[in-house]
Amino acid sequence: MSAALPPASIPQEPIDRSDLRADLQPDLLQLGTGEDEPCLRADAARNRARLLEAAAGLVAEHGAAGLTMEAVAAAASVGKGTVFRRFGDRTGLLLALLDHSERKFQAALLSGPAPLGPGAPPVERLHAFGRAMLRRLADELDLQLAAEPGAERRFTSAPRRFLRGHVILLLRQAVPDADCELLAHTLMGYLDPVLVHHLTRQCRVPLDRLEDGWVDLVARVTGTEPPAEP
Amino acid sequence: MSAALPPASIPQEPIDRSDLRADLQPDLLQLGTGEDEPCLRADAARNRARLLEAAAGLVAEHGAAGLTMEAVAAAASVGKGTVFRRFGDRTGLLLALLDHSERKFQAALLSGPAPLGPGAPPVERLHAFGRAMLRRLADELDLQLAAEPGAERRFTSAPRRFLRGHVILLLRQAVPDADCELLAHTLMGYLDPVLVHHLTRQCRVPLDRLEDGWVDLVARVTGTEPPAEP
DNA sequence: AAGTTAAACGGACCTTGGTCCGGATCGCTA
DNA sequence: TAGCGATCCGGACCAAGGTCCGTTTAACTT
Repeated sequence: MSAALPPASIPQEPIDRSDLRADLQPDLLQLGTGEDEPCLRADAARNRARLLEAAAGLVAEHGAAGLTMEAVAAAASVGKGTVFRRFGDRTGLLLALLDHSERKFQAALLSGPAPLGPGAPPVERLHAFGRAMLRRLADELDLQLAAEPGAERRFTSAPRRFLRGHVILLLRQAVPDADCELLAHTLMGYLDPVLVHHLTRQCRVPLDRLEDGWVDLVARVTGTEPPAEP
Repeated sequence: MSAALPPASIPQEPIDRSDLRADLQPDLLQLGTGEDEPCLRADAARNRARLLEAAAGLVAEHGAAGLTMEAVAAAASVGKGTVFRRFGDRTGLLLALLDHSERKFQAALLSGPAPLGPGAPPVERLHAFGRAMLRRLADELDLQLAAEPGAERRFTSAPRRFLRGHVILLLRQAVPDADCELLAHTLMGYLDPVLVHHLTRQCRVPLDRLEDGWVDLVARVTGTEPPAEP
């Protein structure tokens, strides 16, 4: 159905991790690292835990949007520099806060039950993926929004790269002769937390409509018939 | 080809313009306002011009990314408060800098020659639209990037709304029984300056491939055959 | 021409993310 | 347990966007 584009893969800009604490990009694909820190000095690990706890508390209290780094530092009885050394920047801290949910979701994709996990046909998995993403975004929306990286890292943060990679894999199976990298960017754009926030919160679009929109989009992009609606 | 979704339009969040200078959102669709300011006091108009000139100079010198509001104020021999009163915020200033190009593009869409302007079938106009957008982004990329609004306004700035509205109109003609608002968001996502920057600058994807990707995407979304490649 | 008022001005001030480096700590080794 | 180097800590410091409010001035009225 499409022009036979060479599915040459897009060279991912080599992220220079030289100046980042291992902590910040636990693993490019977050696989294998059973737990967090491989080796942190005792005091560092203790402070890290206290910071996360303090941050979680402040988020629960004032909302993720109102979280300031100084407040976190103060609440953890720690210097501001410590927060930044550990998490790099504000986004890094928020990302760490989301890490648990993130890993759970990734696990569901990699080894959970079909159709989200392996075992179902790729198009079906795409449908399930989008629906799951939308629902997950609907919860956590505040946090996801606050964790939105600045323009530079919007497409290079570890979680985003993983999710995009997942979509690329499924698309390669579903539409082998398309430019799956670009198509994946398009699909992921639909699942952008900022867009979902805009539509659901500012425009009052019900989540159901977003899910239907996703299913329809996947059907169009893959050239398949949309599944019958229940 | 798609489930018959009710094309109920998405209620655009009523932008409260109460606290914004008319200047900032010259017109929701930027139609009709022959020139800029309807009524600015003489000194205000003079300062506005000086600020834009100064800003343009600084951008040419240090790049759009390095533009600071204080520098602009100083270069125009004006107080910092004046810059903010006139343009609202940094983004507003950058947007004003892009205003000329923006209007030209809008004019081309509304009354220029086909297929960009009216007269061609909608799918063909969509193809032309994306290609033109991509090329325009490729120039101006620095400015477009610097003018990227914060997360809140990413989908509500006047230029974006106009362009999205244009796409919605074309989609309504091309695929009347689809959820065109959501589809338009998807298509516009492909034309996001930040994405284009990521792909072209960070991943070294050639512009041609992006254009091919757009054409293919439009074909898939509208369920049409991709046009023959020259 | 003087008076009046709404608008514009300017720069001090605040906030917050992010940096820096001298000093304190940890954990290892002898 | 004393010594030592690598690691970590902390808070002063910086930059830059954005706000505030007392003062100035353009433009209209009489």
